[in-house]
Amino acid sequence: MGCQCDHCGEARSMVYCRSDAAYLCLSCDRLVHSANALSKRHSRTLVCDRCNSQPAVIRCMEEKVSLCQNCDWDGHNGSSTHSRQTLNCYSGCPSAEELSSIWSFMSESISVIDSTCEQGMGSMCIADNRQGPSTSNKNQDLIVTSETKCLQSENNPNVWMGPSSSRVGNRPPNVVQDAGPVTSSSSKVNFDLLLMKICGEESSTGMGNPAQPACSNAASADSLISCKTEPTRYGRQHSNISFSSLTGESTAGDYQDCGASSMLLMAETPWGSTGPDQSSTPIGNRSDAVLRYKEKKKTRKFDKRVRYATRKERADVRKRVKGRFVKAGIDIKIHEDHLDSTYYACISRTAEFIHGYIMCPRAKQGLWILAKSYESFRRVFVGVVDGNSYCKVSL
DNA sequence: CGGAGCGCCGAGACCACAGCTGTTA
DNA sequence: TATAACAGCTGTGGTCTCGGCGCTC
Repeated sequence: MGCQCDHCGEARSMVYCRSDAAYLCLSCDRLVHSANALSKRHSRTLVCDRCNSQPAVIRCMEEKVSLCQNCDWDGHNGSSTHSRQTLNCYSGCPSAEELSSIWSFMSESISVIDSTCEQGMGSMCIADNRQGPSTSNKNQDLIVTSETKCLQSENNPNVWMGPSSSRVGNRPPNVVQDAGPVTSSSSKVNFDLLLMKICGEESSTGMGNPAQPACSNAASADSLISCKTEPTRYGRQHSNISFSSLTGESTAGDYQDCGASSMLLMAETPWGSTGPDQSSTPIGNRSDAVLRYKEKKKTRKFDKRVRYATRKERADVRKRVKGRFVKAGIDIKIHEDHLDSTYYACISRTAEFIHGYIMCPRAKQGLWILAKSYESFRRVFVGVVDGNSYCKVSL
């Protein structure tokens, strides 16, 4: 998985787009994500050169490979002195130069990839020079976010010589491999992924696409609750890895759910504001926060789980009057093809045709209908045939 | 300041019925 | 002991009802 480009199917995939759940070569990446403004927002990252399935977060400058955290750990065993560069995810339609500016090794990679890309857009560097964003609007077209700040050293934010003291013996769980921007709305799904990763449930629920990167924004309330009592195999609790990824979109409701004091949540601190936009109108911010909290609370679904999907399907289509279920109208389907010159009708899904009779197996619904001819059938149900082989009667 | 009236909101009830579960023959 | 038949229970969603709460007069 992840070797061939999902779009052209020919070139080797280099980029993983989480929004599209697609592995793309660089040409197709640019082609696909230049389609419209929405697609430009998709956050992409390089694919691990070793497993070809996880988003790469580290570039080993010595081996010249991009690695996910698992492969980085396996390959370097947490003790390598290889020079490594953290990999940022990006969005927009970066040109080859811009990619090179993001990833210094990219220039050499592009030259290799160019020979394999056969799409109409061809190599990125050619098309980019002509159509790429100008320097004036470069920032609008290219957004680069760093998701691996925890691995960056202070002196050089992009290169670090592992292992750091805090990292030795603390293998980063693979669940922190995230390549996308954090949104609070997706936290539940992310938590499911998190659980699958932890418990080793690979695709038992259909969501276990191993290629789907788990998300670091598992710092949602759900994940926090779960992580309280579930230490990892490396002796750290998951809350350590995810708590730092709380974003500005998190609202008071999130915190309340995880048991934190609501005093913290309203961004009210007795010693003053902590953020730049809290200095002007703290009361307004509070009311805004309350409004956001209420709005989110209104739209939230409290772990409503449907245990029986079949019952839900039936309930969805069942007739109601003022919200209450009502007895289903007797819909009779007249089969105009006859059997031994006997017309018959089907009543309900469970009806059976037995020796020229229509029989409903349940006694409460039991109806026997016999018509020796279509005319006699119509006499039984006077004026109910609508001419389209369906009729509705009240018995 | 306390009570009445009003609106808003959340919890629970209600409905039919397929399917499950437990009991009995 | 195994099987079939039967009765009772469960759960499903949209709407309504009711009680609690806050606000205004």
